[in-house]
Amino acid sequence: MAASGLPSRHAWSNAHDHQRCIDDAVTAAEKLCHKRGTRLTEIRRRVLELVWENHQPAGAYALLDGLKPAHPAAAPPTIYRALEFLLEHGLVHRIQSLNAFVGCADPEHAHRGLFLICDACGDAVEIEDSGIDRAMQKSAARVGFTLKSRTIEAVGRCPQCAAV
Amino acid sequence: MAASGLPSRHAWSNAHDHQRCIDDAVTAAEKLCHKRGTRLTEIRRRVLELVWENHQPAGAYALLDGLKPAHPAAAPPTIYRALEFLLEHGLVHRIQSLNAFVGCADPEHAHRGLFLICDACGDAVEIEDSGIDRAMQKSAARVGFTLKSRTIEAVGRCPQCAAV
DNA sequence: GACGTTAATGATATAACGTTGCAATAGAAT
DNA sequence: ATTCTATTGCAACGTTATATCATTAACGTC
Repeated sequence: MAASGLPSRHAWSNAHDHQRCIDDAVTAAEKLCHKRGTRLTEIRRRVLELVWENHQPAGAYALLDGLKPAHPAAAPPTIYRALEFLLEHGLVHRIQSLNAFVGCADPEHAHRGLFLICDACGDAVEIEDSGIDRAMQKSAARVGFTLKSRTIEAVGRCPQCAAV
Repeated sequence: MAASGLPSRHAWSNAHDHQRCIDDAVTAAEKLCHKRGTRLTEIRRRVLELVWENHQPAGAYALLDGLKPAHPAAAPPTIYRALEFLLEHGLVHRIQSLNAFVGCADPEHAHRGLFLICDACGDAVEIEDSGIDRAMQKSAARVGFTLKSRTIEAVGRCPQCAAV
């Protein structure tokens, strides 16, 4: 699969057409919302698009700036409400260590991703690993702790940046 | 070991005398700084004490308030500089999901802790688990990612709070 | 169509978290 | 004593996140 001409940043997991990627995410979100009887409003849809516009986690105020052209009245609560909704439905993930957000490619399934964040290009990629899950479950059980949710984020170097 | 009379909060891992706990941490820190040729200044020592004063992660501004009586001139940079130093030397950990800090009982050794945060009492406990480390290393290697550092934080219910 | 209900948004303010730059000063080294 | 460096004081700023309350949009019901 040839690397397409993405504008100065790369998605190192598997690169396909970017606009299509966004559209797919939005379409999936629409379906999901319909199924759940919630609404993917203008603002929410736009924020979701913005989050997907690159693989680098986007901060709340960057998203706000992106939203303003179409919604001049947008203010901090606007963005936080939209993000709250998207988070609730698993459409985006929050990167705790960056106070930033990325799109989730698989909102229906397992919210137990693990993020690999490249300290060179800033891209964040979500991967799944049931082994880590099991290990954590075990660790927690050993001390009598009941797990509800978890955050796993790693910083390092992605293959592309490591190669340079 | 009988549970001692801690003031309204509990350390659920293993409870021993609290003041002693703080003193031990400070003594260890002094030794470590001497060994490394750095200085555990008044401010840094005091911040370390404050961090250790309870098991609930302390926010930067809470620490600042605690520092002010002894250092009225203390301002945000004061606390962040002290925390930066303490983090650098592994004397405290940062809880990313809370923007808060906890003391590290074992500054010399492995900074690969995993935090279990109780959503009822707020206590955070650090545990070690080489299994999780291995699983992460493996996961990252599979996609060609070079790991540098990581954050693992779980929210759930501690044994004490679960029992109630 | 009028009404009530619920969810979403607009608007303003402010709390909380974190950073930057520079001048002043205290400690250690010679 | 003098110099050097690390640390601190101070002020302003930037970013992230909530609170509050008024207003409007969407939807079902009669």
